[in-house]
Amino acid sequence: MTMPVRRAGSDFVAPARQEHVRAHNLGLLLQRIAADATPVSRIELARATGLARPTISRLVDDLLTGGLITEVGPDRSRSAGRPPIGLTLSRTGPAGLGLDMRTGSLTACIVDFTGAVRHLEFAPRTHPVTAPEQTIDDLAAIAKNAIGTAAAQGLTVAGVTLAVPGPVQDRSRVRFAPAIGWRDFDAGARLRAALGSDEVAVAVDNEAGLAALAEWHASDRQLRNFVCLFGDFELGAGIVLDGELLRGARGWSGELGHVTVEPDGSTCACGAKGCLQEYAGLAAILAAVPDAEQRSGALSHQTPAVTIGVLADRLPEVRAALARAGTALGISVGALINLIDVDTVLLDGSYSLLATWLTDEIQTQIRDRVLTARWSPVEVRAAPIGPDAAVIGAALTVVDDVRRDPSTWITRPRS
Amino acid sequence: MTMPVRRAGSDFVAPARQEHVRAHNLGLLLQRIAADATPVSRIELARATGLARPTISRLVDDLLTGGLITEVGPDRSRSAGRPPIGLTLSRTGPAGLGLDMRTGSLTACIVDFTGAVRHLEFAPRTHPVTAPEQTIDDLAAIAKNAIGTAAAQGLTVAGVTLAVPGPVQDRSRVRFAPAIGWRDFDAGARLRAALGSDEVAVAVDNEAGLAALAEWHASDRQLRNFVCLFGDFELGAGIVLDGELLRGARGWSGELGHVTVEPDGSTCACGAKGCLQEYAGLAAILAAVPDAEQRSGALSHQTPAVTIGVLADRLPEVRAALARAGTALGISVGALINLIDVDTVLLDGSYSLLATWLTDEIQTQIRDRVLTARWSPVEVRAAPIGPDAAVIGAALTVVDDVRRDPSTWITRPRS
DNA sequence: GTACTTTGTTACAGACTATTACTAATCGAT
DNA sequence: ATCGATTAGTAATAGTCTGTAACAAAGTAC
Repeated sequence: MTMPVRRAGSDFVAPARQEHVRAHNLGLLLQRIAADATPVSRIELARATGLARPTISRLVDDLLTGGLITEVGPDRSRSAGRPPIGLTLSRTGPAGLGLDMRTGSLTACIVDFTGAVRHLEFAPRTHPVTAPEQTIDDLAAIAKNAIGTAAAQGLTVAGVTLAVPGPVQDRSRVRFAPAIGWRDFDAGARLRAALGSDEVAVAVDNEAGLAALAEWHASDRQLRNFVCLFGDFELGAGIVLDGELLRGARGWSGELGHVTVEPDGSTCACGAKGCLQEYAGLAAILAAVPDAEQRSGALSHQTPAVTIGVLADRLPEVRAALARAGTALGISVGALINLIDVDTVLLDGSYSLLATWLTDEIQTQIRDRVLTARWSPVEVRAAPIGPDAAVIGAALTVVDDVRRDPSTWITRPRS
Repeated sequence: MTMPVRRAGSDFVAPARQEHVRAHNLGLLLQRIAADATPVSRIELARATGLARPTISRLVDDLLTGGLITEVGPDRSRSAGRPPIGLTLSRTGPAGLGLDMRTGSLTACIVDFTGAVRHLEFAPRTHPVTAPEQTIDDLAAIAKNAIGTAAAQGLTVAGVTLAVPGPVQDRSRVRFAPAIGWRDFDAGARLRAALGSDEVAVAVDNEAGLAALAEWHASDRQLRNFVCLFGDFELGAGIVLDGELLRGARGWSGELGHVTVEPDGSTCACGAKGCLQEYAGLAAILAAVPDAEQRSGALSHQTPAVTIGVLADRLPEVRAALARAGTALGISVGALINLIDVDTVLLDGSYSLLATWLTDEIQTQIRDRVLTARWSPVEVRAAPIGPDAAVIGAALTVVDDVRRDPSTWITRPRS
């Protein structure tokens, strides 16, 4: 049994101290309490974790005084003996704030410590998508407002995470986001400066990975190995292996949209030929919608994915474009599964709204092209959350960090 | 700082006890001692790990009595003060035995605790490649002989690992190996039975991952994120992220050979169309060699890769086939890097012998197709070890397991 | 009300590491 | 050659964890 205590991004492996045992066990308990929807008693925790009952009591005391969990009155409906005291995550524990930008709007989301969404807000854009500084400043204004709203509900925001459609370095610098034209922009630094306060931790991350985190929580952490396809005009994949987000060497894994489907296909915005983006990106599918339809009436106020969904029922050329997209997605996701071996594919973001027209084609390609698919089938389905998954996931990262290592949040009083 | 104590393949997260602190620190020390080629003193370990000097002394005592490390006489060439006592890995510590099968031969390899290859043996095949039972029995005979050879050198073999060209379940059952026609055969069980003894741990693993492990050791664990292309008639990829082999949900990641290159390409042995295998597999390249050359003379006794290498200098059609292979490899590896983000590509196995004709094409495709390649270049080069990497890696897994968690090997006497 | 049963806590022992003070072994100047 | 300076390694003891065993608390069943 190993105990790798690593600092991310460094080959420095830290020594273990006794306090790390406690830190680990605190996290273990908290994860366990979070896992069950119903309150858990100390003795159930002891049985589930294998720790001794007195140890559980001591750890639980720390979590209680730290405000991370709450006792719920004794449950009297048992058979004999002293009734157990239930423990649940505290609704007033540290909350997370997620930020997100879409083609038409800026989004903020507040999630409390139980993982429940307490606030979800859409603000219209006042600047073009291609203006990074102004966009971040607007987001910071929304964030400040959201933090106020949270305070009014008795919540303390412990951190802010911004979702971005492209690879992010060191959870701060946006390297390249073709869909919005950002290139090498330190969104984290700008956001930190705009927020002013040093109270909250600021992070920036790829939206697909964040969406995967949200869907993982939505599944009550039952999904352990899956890939989450997220995006609208930029397609990315959030890969979760053994309950852990796969970040890659430098943090920019999951660029599914730029996997080659046809080596000699059309040229993508990234410069390469035949990227998945060119077949399954929202822009590629929209290109099949006749101009007359695009300009006409009520649909133009909907998001592109909804427009496509409505038109697919009516126009065969839209259905054909969706079939092409599905095939291309299937080929690329097949490559991903051959390489990384996950057992579930979630269609998220805009693709969750188009799942009806996509799943069959993707399923077929996977069945044909994945070596191991014949004896271990891969499940393909729409993600339960959908387009809001990235903001929610962004907010959840904050909560998740505290849950994984509560010792950083709890400042235990010395006796 | 988290301390994830997990059992692989299960969502059970174990509680931490004090003994795990020691186990972790023992591993930490051993890794540190292994990292430096020159002997390390206790005080250097203290500085490097951050542990207190007395703690180091106690841990080192355990490693010494466990026979994992050795003291080398004081180094007198220092300036002032008591000279430090050097510590190195013990050459007589637990050794590993690797087994491997190739088209023409069966291979065994013994590696001592320092990672040095002490024995490498090639035996001709006496049965067709497609006969799993006989092949395993032959390998067991070779293994027994090798264990004897090791004993004669004063080495104790702690475990045996068999390298297999295909996905392996639970480190024992071969699910599907197209190149040799094996399907759903529990090689681990057969090998355990044939070896008789319960003394040695038996494991079966994918050859590409094992090769990656060997190359990782050969780089003195300097490579932290890379992919290792390995194979001859079956191509696989061993993916290492942050110094850890990526195994995937069920253990069968890295099936690069069956990633789609041309959606409508020729049909592969696996049933799919346009697999990389069909362009870059050794069989595909060999198909370009004229029949006359294949039958003629001295070359036929060489391995296929050597044959191709020799003919490439003479025949343009062979060079063309290699160029095609390189392009296809570049496209597939590009997909891998877009998805997983590694910074180095090693051409191993047969491909290490053909690197001269492949690297440029692969490099070009990666530069064109990987989104992040423009600001963070990917290195492509021949792997230092080559075709023997899988057997050596197989033997190294045994040593590596003990090195990562020496506490299981050391049975510390109670005071 | 008494016995029984189950939950949670207190008191003390065992297993670690850190701190502090010590011993060991060498160099260099006198 | 001897004494100090310097560096390496080791006891002795304290602090921080968890585990074990005994105990207190709070119910049900009769």
